[in-house]
Amino acid sequence: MRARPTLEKVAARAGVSRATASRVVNGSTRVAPQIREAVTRAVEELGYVPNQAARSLVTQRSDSIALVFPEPATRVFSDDPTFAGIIRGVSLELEKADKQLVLMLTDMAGGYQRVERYATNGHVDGVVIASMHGTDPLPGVLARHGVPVVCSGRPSVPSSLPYVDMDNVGGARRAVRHLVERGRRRIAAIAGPQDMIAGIDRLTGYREVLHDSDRRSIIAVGDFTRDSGTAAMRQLLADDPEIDAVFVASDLMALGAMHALRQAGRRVPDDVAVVGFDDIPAASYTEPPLTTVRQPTLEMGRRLARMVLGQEEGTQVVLPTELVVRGSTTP
Amino acid sequence: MRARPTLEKVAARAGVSRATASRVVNGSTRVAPQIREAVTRAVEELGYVPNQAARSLVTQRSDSIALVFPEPATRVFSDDPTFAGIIRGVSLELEKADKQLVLMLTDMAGGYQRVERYATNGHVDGVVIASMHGTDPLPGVLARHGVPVVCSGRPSVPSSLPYVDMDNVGGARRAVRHLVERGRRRIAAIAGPQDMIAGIDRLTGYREVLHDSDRRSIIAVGDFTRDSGTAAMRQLLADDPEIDAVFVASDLMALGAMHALRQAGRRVPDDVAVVGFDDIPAASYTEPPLTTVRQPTLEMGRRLARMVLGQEEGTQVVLPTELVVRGSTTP
DNA sequence: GGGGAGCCTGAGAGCGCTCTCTGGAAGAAT
DNA sequence: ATTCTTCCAGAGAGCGCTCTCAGGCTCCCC
Repeated sequence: MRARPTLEKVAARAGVSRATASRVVNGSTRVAPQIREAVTRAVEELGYVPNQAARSLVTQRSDSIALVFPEPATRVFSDDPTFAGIIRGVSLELEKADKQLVLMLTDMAGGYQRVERYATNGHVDGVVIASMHGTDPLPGVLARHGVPVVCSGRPSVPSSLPYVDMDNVGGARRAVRHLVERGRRRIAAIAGPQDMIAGIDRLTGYREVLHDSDRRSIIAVGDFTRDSGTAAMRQLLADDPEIDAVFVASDLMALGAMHALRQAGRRVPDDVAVVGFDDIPAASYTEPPLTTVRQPTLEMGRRLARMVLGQEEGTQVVLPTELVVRGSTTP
Repeated sequence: MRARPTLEKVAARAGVSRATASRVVNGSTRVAPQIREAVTRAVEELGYVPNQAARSLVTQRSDSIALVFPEPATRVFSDDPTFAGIIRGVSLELEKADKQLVLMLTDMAGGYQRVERYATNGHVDGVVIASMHGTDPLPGVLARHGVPVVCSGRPSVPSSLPYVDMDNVGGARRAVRHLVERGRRRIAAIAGPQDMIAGIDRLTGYREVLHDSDRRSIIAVGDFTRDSGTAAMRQLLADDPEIDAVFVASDLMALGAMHALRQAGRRVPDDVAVVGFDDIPAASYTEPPLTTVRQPTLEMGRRLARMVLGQEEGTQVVLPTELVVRGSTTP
């Protein structure tokens, strides 16, 4: 492990001052060509890489961005590819901008203060919050401290904070409209938690289409887990045995619902059609494969990153979702 | 956005020198109690948090650890909870040590140089590599530069590099022995890629048990994806219709295999028993639920972190795996 | 009572870098 | 020829912190 060369060394080798070497390294145009070249050569010969700490100290920038996942979210990490997509998207975009990605998985309790302190003290140039709960106080706190913040998901209370959201309402509408178009009469819904914007919006989409098509809504609420989907489906069947379709606000719950249907002796899609939401990998492995709504998670990550870097125009972005039709709604 | 207080401010408020304030902040014991308390109070009143850049500049430490995922791995990110577990484990342990987690998703091409430069230039105090390929050159390069490195998974070429591995051989043996104990006679295997240590070891375990129980092995090779599992199962059935059990080197492939079995009209477990490996969430959702081998991914992450921080004794750790018996092997 | 020994505290030197400010050279304008 | 402008390089201050070193104090022992 040889000692790392400093800018001083580079300057000496190139026969210029440290200031000039710095100018070249940072790409200033106001340097004579031959001097620029001499410095560039010295940099390469010495294998010089700027010391980030020293640079941060004077520029007050850290060249890194925090990506914050509330702990509850990380628990479903493994089940939910949304997060993986976001991480990849953010990573891709940060890499392009030569920024570092600092990942913070926090519990709501102590972790939040840690994030807050860390972020408000200039350790990062911005924060991307992958919070699914719209009432999260963290974004507001950070914004008040002047830290650039972007949220994934629209806050449930209207605010001026920048966010990137999926078109949950639109996706739900398309899904339910699909069921209507397939000739289903009695379309139930298994909703997600109503304290999450995704849960609320998806239910809204369902309600709107049902209202437009003069159908009565029949709803059970789950918490996005598979088991809650099973329970909700059982309840729906008990409430109304005539159900011939169900819109489920998450694929995981949809898997549970299909399980309940199978146990109840209903065939999918013949007796009951099922639509999910998320397009998790498992959705294409079920029998029959699950019709669902795909979300552009990678794109979401990219936009989040670009917004927090200030490269994006708008501050409130809604990305389109897409219906993926599979066997659970078509014979 | 108020200006952040500096150590100087804290010292002034506490009526001591900057050096003493620093000592208190860094927990030196050689400070008089009342002075310590005065400084502590000043720190709290001012909401002081040390400037990491300034600290790094003089200590030559960064207090952050890089977690590197080769890009191919991140593609299966969403399917494979192994990575989620590792991330969580690493995060947990780093948080405890007050270190930051810098996540780097890299492609083999340009990304590697980026990681190498970044890590060899003191930006991080250590690197955890979640590489699944044992022949990865990165660990060796970093180690040669004096950067602490730990790999997840044993390198396929023997080396002195520290690693944390799962007991793949042991897990496979237990799985296959379970099939033997259930009275299965003709036990096939769907192996993973033979350029990955996990693929190799799991096959080894299968071979050992089959050899010990005087059975003939019958093997097809997949690439850990679901589709490859389907294809492999079809081939196995074609090769030997008498198969009454199959050990599959990954759950994803096992899902594919079960799909193929169903299509071929074989009942699981009555006609053919199936054991997978990994215990992904979907494994408990199949019908019947999949018997599989669980890996302590969270623990793996923790150990990786502690090893790279130098908190761990051993340098080559193998964690135990556990057979989870479900319906795919028992009626 | 004098001299060590021991323990705290403060002064100050940098860590490596950026950035302002100054100076000097060269070219343009008078 | 003189002054003004323009442009580029260097000097130097400091970002906020840690850590060595030295000084001063107290306490103990002879």
